[in-house]
Amino acid sequence: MIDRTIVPSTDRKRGEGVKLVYDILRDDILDLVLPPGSPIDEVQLAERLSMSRTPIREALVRLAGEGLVTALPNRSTIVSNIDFLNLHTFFDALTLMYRVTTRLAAECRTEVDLEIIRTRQAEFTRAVEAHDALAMIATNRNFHAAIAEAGRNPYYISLFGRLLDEGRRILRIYYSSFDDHLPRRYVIEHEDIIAAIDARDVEKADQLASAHADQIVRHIQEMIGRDRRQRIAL
Amino acid sequence: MIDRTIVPSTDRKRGEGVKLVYDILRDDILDLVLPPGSPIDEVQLAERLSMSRTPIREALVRLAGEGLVTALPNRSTIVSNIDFLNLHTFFDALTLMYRVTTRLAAECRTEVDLEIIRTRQAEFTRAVEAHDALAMIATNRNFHAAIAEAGRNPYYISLFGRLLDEGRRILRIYYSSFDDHLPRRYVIEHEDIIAAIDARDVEKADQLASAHADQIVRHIQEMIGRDRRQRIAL
DNA sequence: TGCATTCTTTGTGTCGACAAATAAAATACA
DNA sequence: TGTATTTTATTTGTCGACACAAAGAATGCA
Repeated sequence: MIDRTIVPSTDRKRGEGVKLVYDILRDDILDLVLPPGSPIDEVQLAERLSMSRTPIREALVRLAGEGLVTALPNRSTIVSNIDFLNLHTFFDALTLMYRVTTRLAAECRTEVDLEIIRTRQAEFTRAVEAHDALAMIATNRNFHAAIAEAGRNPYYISLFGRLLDEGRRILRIYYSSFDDHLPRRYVIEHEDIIAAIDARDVEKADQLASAHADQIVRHIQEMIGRDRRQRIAL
Repeated sequence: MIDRTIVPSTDRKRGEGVKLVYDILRDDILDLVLPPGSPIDEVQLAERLSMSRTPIREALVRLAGEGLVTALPNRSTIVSNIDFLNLHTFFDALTLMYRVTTRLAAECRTEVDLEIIRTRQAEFTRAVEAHDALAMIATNRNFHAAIAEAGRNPYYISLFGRLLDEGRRILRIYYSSFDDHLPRRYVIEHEDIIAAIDARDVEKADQLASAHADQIVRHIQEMIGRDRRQRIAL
């Protein structure tokens, strides 16, 4: 395993310890450096980061709240499994959040929002051109998160964030199978979505987000299973 | 303040302490026994429940993850405020979750699910007949949570639960203004929703849930402000 | 009297240590 | 030899204590 979590220098400011552990664990979980089912040893982590178990436990509790780890009582907490049997619930929720957040963005976006969204899209495009699958996954996530932010509904932002994270884990499993033409299609679809948001065309934004979601879901399902999403006629 | 959190007997089983604190705080927050902005003193709580600060901190971290409390760095954590300025985001998400969960319930419900839903509805009816506003708020929440459970989408269940909790706090503020005819209307609307779920009529369930949500939102807005929800044409 | 500075108080953030619980290893028994 | 029981080991859950940070009180100075 890549040991990019070497003991960082001592003397940390009060309150930064938790965030440090949280960020490290979160990244390792989402990048599958810590694959689902991996046990997380508190003492070991504490030693590696040269801190006590208290801040580590707090980070673990927070991660458990987001569903990224599962705490087994009196036994080591493990990285949460990906529930492949119920992936349709994930696809269903993801599609709905794609649509709702894009709609809201078309409704409320400011010029500043648009600028941020375009920046994220530029980063995504760069990752596609560089054929960097991992960067593509991460920048794609940030692009849609930025759209959600423009929609300004904290409930959707939070759920969508969780779903995008889970998607990052799932995509990470199949990142090697990313071929060229699909990502390029995504770039174009992103541009269309931006245009609809810019034009404040809510229905068009909805329709594009819906198609984009279908695209992604189909993409993932090509690699795994059958589409069992709820079909909502809009 | 009502001191219903008197020191419960000592010798607790290992691991039950956190759940105890969590449940007490959660209930007190949702019932507004602890109003928004109330500081939560860890030491004081620890003494009252005769336990150390560690399990209390864990409970607070979990509550913070759900947005029920806000942790101010190096200062006492406080009960989260209700964002009245952005209530429309709450109404928007609540309406969407009403619809989506009811749709899914109509699609996937088993006989056991229906039985549980009917039990919750009976409890709600009883609360209405007893003119017990607090019980009405709680049982109404449980009724809709049961429908979400029948839909079996963990993402919706979790977001909806959060929204219903927040709704419980908001309703609690105005519980004195609950008159007789509105709750009775709710009872009937609930019965209709159950019938649609029973008949597996997805579109009907959606339509009824939508109307029910509108009803509740209007009800709350009569007491506060103007409806600014996103209007999604279905 | 008004403002800046120092001191005190209050309460969190972190630590090291102990005890309970579970899993694994070792032992006893049929 | 296979199963049940005891022992050991590992790892969590909880505790009490200390140190740091911020808010408020007290003091000094103009």
